[in-house]
Amino acid sequence: MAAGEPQRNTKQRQVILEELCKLKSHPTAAELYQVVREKMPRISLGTVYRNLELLAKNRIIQKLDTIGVEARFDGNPARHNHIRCTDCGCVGDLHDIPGDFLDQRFKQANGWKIIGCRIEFIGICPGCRNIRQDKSIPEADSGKSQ
Amino acid sequence: MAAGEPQRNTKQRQVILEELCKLKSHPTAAELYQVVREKMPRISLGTVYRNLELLAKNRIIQKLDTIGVEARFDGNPARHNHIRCTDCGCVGDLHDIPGDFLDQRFKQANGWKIIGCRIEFIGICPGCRNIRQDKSIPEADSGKSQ
DNA sequence: GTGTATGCAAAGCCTTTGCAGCATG
DNA sequence: CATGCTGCAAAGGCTTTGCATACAC
Repeated sequence: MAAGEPQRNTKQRQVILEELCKLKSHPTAAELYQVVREKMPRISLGTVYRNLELLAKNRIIQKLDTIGVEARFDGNPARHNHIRCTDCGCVGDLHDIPGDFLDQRFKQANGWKIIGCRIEFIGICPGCRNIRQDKSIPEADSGKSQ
Repeated sequence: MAAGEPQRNTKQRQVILEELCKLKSHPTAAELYQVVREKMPRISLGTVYRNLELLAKNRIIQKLDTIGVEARFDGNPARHNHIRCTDCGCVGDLHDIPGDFLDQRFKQANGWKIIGCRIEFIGICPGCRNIRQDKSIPEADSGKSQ
């Protein structure tokens, strides 16, 4: 298959894309597999991986391969930033980052040609904030992740 | 072993830390294992993993677990940003990011409590820039990674 | 009908872990 | 000399891949 445009409009590919776009949770391949199986019980995990990879190559979806250990996928191919919860590991969106936050003086650094950047914010999601509040755990720093 | 301070100063731990600090390449565990084996042929990969994990927990080194697929390690525990080459996958340092680049209005977003962020710059390293120049490949966008 | 995509299962990686023996403090 | 650490090897978890079959075009 390699790169290139998707060749055929298979039912599997449709359902995978459809369910991914419906989800707001930036699921892992395995999570999406579970959801897709409800509509298509005989689909295989390998097919999910193959299609996610292909869709990402064609910029129809986005592969968040630098956030966390398992790859996560986003139905929105537009470049936006993400925030990961240090407590539960879930991933949220952050759209309103100013386009010029990256100062021009970093466009060139140590001989590298900078062509872009991705920010991973680290924080605590609303759900886990509630849990912490219930248990009176401070929010300052979870101690996890670097 | 869990977290906690390192308990004993083993030869293995010394050599692992020493070689990691010598390297500027942010090696993966396997790469560091190769280097360490030259000084200590009978060391096992498991020991390298265990020590890297322990040293990272004690903030003596830094685990770059969000950059790329394999975890990479940095002998410098100070928080600084990294840049990954889209061509060869190598990782470099970026120290001079302004501390206040993160605008205050992002400190709270959608109910999340933001406690930090890590930036992964994407670019082309000096070596690969030369290769591209030799082959007359433009630097605009490699097409890889998102 | 042709060739891509699928389902299934096995294999590939990276990483973690169990265990018995070793060596540090 | 007690026990944390090591080496070894096996297992775990995620992802990729080989192969025969099915299906989109």
